[in-house]
Amino acid sequence: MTEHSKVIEEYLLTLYKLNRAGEPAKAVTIANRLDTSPPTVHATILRMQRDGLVNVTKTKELALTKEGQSIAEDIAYRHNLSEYFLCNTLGIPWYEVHQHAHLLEHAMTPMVVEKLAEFLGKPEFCPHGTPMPGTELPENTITLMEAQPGMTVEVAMIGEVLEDSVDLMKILHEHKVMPGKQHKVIEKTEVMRSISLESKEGPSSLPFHVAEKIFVIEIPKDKKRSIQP
Amino acid sequence: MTEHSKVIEEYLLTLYKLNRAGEPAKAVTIANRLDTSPPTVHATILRMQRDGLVNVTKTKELALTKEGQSIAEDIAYRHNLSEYFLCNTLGIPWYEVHQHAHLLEHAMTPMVVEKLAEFLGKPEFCPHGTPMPGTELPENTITLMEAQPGMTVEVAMIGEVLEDSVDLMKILHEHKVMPGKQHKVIEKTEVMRSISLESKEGPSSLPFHVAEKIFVIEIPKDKKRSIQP
DNA sequence: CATTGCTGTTAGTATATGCTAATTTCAAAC
DNA sequence: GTTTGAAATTAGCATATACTAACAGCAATG
Repeated sequence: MTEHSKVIEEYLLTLYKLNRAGEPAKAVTIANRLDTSPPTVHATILRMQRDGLVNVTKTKELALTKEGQSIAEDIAYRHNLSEYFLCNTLGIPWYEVHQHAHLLEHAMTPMVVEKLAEFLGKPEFCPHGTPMPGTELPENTITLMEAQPGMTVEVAMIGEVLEDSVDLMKILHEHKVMPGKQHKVIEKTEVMRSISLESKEGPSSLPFHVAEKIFVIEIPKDKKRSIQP
Repeated sequence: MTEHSKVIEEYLLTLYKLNRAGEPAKAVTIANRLDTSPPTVHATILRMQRDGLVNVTKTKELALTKEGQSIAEDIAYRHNLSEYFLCNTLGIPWYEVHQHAHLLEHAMTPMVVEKLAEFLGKPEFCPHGTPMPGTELPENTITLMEAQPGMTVEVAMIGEVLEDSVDLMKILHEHKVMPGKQHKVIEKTEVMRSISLESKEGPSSLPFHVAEKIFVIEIPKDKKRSIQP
């Protein structure tokens, strides 16, 4: 498990996140996510193959090797741990920790990771609700898209793709669409391609493509707001 | 004040430390400190000149420009702040924080620096006693080499060059040669080229080349161990 | 003054990372 | 089945960072 460059770590983490989101891991996707030209991605993936980090299937899907997976989990852990620290210890707003953690995740030695985890009490979720590698979201988690009008749901996780846009995150924050908060689903409008919600803080409306990336848990009527008023 | 690569940041920090230690800043010195070949250093310095970070004098001395100095101070601050955090918050031994901070120093956004400094209470010295840029050691600080037999001294700072050797640092730790600790100077032996000390923890002996890099403050007889028993 | 030796510099390479432009490949759509 | 369009790939290039080998410059030393 040699040390890898920042660039390689980025690619590994991207592949890991695509896997977890159930999205096909192709070279183009990486190119889009990392805002890099396809030829550059191509060349980099060749090096990663050479170094035993990924395999390319006949259908051009990128699959992490055992080693690649292991390193990717490590990076994801460092990322989530950093976010937790920045948010809960330093008090940086949850909607902007991602960008700062993005740098830190590549600069932590194993000892720092260990000691930081201890200091933070071994958290299992980052401030966006993303579980640390090895931890899972509850079984009954659905996306906001799947929630039906009338349901009251508690936000469990803001999908990682959304974290890249601070502007969007800030809006979610303003409407309190954040882990632990409850919202009632009012309606899903096909025409507007958006879902309207209602919470203590007021109404809000989220476009489908955002709702698809927000994970929630249905709260039975009788338990509404018992935990997070 | 554009962002610079890790390599450039390393060079800037090295020049900054050489300046502060009063040592001549030549290309060879960087080559030795960073364990890099002279041609590589040469090429890198050309780029730094091109980018307005250093000037080269007729005597081949490297001088930081205003901008270079400013960035270097920033890096030094991030380094020292990281060390303080790793030592005082995470509990990583003071003698090995340097290597971990070495990575972190290049991965902190201004916001992280600001929030971390607040969280730590704006410390003015790192665990090795190095003052943050803008802070100075007391006027009456001398090197252990300059201390005379019979004097009782309190360690103020372990010179940064020494930090690179964890083995050496560990020995200093075992003999409690660390900031805040008092030692009595027993003798300076020219033949052995070493200085012998005596403290509560027992006797120790330091070679001249190490003693030169340890900064201390003389403690008047009547104040001995009044602060740090 | 000539030699020695450190320092700096040039030449020649190599690798990782990035780009644009052009071409190939292949599956999906007509 | 041929066309079409996205994805992959190749070609050609640029920059930062590294190296070794060879050479130049200059100061200290004999």
